[in-house]
Parts: sequence; C-alpha cells; structure tokens
Amino acid sequence: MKQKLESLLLHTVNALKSDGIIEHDFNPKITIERARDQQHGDFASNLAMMLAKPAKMNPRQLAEKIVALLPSDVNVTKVEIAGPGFINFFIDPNAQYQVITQIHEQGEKFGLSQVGAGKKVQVEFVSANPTGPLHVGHGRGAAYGSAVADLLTAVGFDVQREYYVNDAGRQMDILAASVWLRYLEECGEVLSFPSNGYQGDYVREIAANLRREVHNEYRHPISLVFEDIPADEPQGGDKDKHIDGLIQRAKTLLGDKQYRDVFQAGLNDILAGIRTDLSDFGVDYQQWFSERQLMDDGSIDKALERLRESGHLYEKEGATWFASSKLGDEKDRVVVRENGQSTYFASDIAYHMNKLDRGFEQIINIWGADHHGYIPRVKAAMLALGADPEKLTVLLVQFAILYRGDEQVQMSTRSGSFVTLRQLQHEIGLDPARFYYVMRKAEQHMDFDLKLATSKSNENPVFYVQYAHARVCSVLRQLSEKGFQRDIESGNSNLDKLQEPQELNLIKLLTQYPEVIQRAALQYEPHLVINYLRELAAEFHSYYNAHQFIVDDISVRNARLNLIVAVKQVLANGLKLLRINTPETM
RNA sequence: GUCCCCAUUGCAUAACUGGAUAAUGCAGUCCCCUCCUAAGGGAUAGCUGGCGGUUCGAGUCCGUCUGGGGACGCCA
Repeated sequence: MKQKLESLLLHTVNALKSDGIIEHDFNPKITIERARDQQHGDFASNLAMMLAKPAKMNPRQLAEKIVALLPSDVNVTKVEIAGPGFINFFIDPNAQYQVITQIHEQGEKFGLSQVGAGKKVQVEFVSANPTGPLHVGHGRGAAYGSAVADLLTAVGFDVQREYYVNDAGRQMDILAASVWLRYLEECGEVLSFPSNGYQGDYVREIAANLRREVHNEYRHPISLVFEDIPADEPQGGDKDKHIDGLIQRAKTLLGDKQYRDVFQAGLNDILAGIRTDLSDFGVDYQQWFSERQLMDDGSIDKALERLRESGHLYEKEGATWFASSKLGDEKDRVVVRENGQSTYFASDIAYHMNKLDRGFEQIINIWGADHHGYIPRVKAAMLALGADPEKLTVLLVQFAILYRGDEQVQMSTRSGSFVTLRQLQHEIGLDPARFYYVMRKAEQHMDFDLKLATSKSNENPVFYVQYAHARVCSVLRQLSEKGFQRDIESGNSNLDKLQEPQELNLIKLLTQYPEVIQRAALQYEPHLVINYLRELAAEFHSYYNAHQFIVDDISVRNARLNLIVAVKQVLANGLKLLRINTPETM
C-alpha cells in the first residue's frame, strides 16, 4: 500500500514538472508515513511542504494542486489536506481485510522480505575474551547481536555471525599462569595467589581437571617458582611486574610444550563453556575466528606490510607506529612494540582486512560502549587498506545495570565476583532474559531488574505478550470442546463482518507488521519489534475483553476466528524472530 | 585537562530519524468476574534540564550552560 501511494505521488511530481511548477531536475524524496492520529487517515505525506520552497508556493495551495493531479485509486477512499499542508490518505477498510487471508497463506513467512537482496553481511558480536565465563554484561550484546542478525536475515540479507576469539595476548598468558598456580595448589603446594591473576573458582576447576590428566608431572617446588619474582602489590610491589614475572617463570620451568598444554587447558575449557552458554541462550554462530590464527598464518605481517607499502607506518623509539592521526584518529597508534610483539590493534587491522577479503559488503561490529574510542582507529585502518570505511558499522551497546529489587548488583570480572549469563538464565528464565535485553534501545543505559523479570504478573511485559498468544490457543481449544468446527473459507468470505473498533485496529496493526520488521532490521533496532508486539497484544486483550469470539452467528464467528488466528500467527512470528517461546498455555 | 555518549511525568522507557494534540507500562485515584485463564479490561491526572539559534514546523539539528556515564596505555 505504501509503495502504491508512493508511485501515485511520483506520478504527480512528474505532472508538476511538466506543468513547469517545479524544475525538471529537482527530485524530492517522497516520504509516506503512517499517520499517528486516526483523524489523519491511514497514511500521510509531507510532499507539499517539501516542495513549497522550490515551487515558490505556499504549502496548502500546492497541496491542493497535488491532490488535483493525483490519479485515483480504488483503495483510496478519501484524500484530505490538513494542518500546515499534509496530504492525508484514507484507505478503504475492505482493502485491509485481505491481510488476514494473506497471513493465513504465508504463515511463518508473513513479514519476511527481500529488501536485503542477498547482500553479504557479517555481524560480529560478544567476542568476549576467553578468560572467564560470560556474565550478564555480555548477555545484552549476545541478545542484541543475535536479534540484529536474525532481523537482517528476515529481510533478505545473507548474514554470517561471527565470534572473534582473543586467544592470544597477555590476558591469556595471565590466565595460563593462574591455571598453573591453582594446579600447583591442587598438588599440595601453598602459595599466595597473585592479586592480578584470575581469581574465579572456574580456574580451580580447570586446574583440577588438568591434574587428573597430567598428575604431578607439571609440578615444580614453590620456592623455585617464586624465586626472584618481583613483589606483588599488597606487599608493596607492582602487580603487573609480579604477574609478568610469573608468566615468564612458567614458560621457562614448563618449557614450550607443557606451557602450551596449560594454556590450552584454560582456553579450551572456557571457550567450550562460552559456546554452550551462548547456545543455551539461543545464540549461534557460523564461525569462531581465532586471533592466534591471524598470527600463525602470517596475516598480521601481511597486513602490516600492506600498510608499510602505502606509507602509513613509521618507526619511532624502537616501535612501529600506524599514522592513524592523518586518517581521522586522535593520534598515531603503536602496532609493533619495542619488544617486537604486535599489539592488539595490529591483530584488529589484520582481522578487518580478512573480513574485507572474505567479500562482505557490510561489516557490523557490536561492541561494548567502552570501546567507542576505538572506532576512529579501525576506520582509519580500513581507509589505509584502501577500503571504504562506510562498509563498517559499529553498534555500541551500553552496559546494563543489574538490580535485584532496589539493590544494585555489583560486578567485577577479575576478582571473580559476577553474575554469569548462565546464572541469570537459571534465575529468571530464557524468555524474560532475552526479552528484557532487547526491549531497550542498545545505546541507552538500562536498568535490569531481576525481580521484575521473574514476576509472573501484568507488570511483566514478556508474560503479557506470551499470554495473548496462549489466549488465542485457549479459544481454539474451547471451540472444539464446545463441538464447533472452524471454517476458514467461511471466515474469509465474511471478513467484512469485522467492523468493531478493536477489530479494525487489530487489522491495521497486522498490516504494519512487515514494515516494522523492515525498519527494525535496517535501523538495527530490535526493540521496535518488542514495542510492536506489546501493542498488538494490548489491542488483542482489549478485544478479548470486549467481545466474545465463539458466537452463534456462524459467519461472524468464523471471521473473528480468522482474525485472532492471524493475530496469533503474527505474535508467533515476532516472538520466534526474537527466539522467545510461544506457549500454548500459561 | 581533551574527546565521546546520555538527559522526556514519581519510576522505567517510546516517539516511524525534522512532522500534526509527545506515547506505553509500572506506581496513584476510580471502576469491571452469572462471560472463551482477572497472568485480563475500562476510566482519570501528570512529562521534553536551563538559555539562545536554524525553519513553515524542534524531544529530534546547531551553539552554550548545568547535571550523570564513558574513553583517552608499546592493556585486552
């Protein structure tokens, strides 16, 4: 319908051109909107106001001219000029009834589209360091990222989901050292655990598993392990020097192979946990991309070589720098340290080059809001690699502040005190968790109240929407209990019996569903889907309360049943898209 | 100190990206079960941080001030 009106308006614009009212080379953007207010009809266009200036006419006069030139259409019952010069379109309600049969025909496919035209898009999200289990902070990125990916798929993009595994670098070495020290404790050694190590209990479990495999083979006397290691911070030393010393010691005492085993034990265990946590949370990936692979296969060297050739690298103070300040970044960044090790940023340059080489037309990175300072340098890297930085979209997700009632829940990864995603799911359930995460705009700070999310009452929007779905199911059960049969054909031919205000509202809402999906996808805003579902559910509950569906009049009954089954279908489509369950009973 | 983000009713958030009378849920007040689950429905009151600017039109864009959060390592 929207497209139809658009073409009608385009037609009039051309007519205005040939009348010499506006210039031939002027091509206004034709915008059609859903009217907010019922009094303003179904659709509205601001075309006259847009053209007022170039046409040198006042908007209302121009609007009249446009309306006069507008070709007629069977479905448009009335065209009005209102306010400062809006053109309002009133659509024949009978034309809208067909959405119900359309929903019945298309079923699960209703709402899907092909605007993405098979464009290759990559969505990279979560990508938390594998140094510990996922916590509730990652949950929002997981829920948001997977919803964005699912939405893009729904509108016809070819979507690839990816998790970037930071399995290299100092943090991983710290983890390996932490595992080894806990292992030594398992062997019976007594030591004071470094303040900068990973203190969570999961490290002890990994260490215990390691010991079951290798027994005491990797054991070394504690006096040797801590010999000449700089003091830890609580003892008045430097916690970084302390832990770095221990990492070095682990490498020398264990040797390459054994150190690798310890390292790998930590990585494998944690990564496996992250995978199952995400998969249980309804999040899946096509690829887990390893940072270490980039190092091992020479990708980083290759990327740096490319930057060097194009003159974007220089040496200073023994390190290699990327001249990103010439490409929009605040300052230049180190890519190879004085000690010869490449930085995390160097990996990221290589990673993005790799993404480009894989042929993605759009690259979407979903990052925590604390990484926003990172965007200019990555865009600079893309420019330097000769790519269009517009191909990269970085979506920032704000942290969620967790509450239990009025109490704020404090968290810190390093100290090991945090609520894991798994605990959250266990405490409040999968559906509320996903629903709550996605309910808010991603860049908004969010208060996440655990108490509210678990409450099974009307305060809880998840249950509200699911209940609408269950209610339709319940009506259908009642129908057969009362010995009635649904006659879909009869319902379809009697849709014009649906004249109650709630019925017309519901039908209007149903016609909007595909537009909502499209907008939510293109704007990366899944919360629009949630808002829509809440609205649809509210209208349905209102209808339910005002009217009986199972009435004696066969034609009205079947028409109403077709309507509510269509509502059920759309609720299910929306919920499934967000990977939220659609219960038949509550 | 420099830079970025945020500010909407008592609370939590919307507002089709510049459109018409700013919406929704809680909480408040009042009402509705001889009726397909009241886990529901109906009614009622209340909001764009301050000051300028851009324009036919501003919660939305620009400037400035105030108040909150974050980023500024050869960390990841």
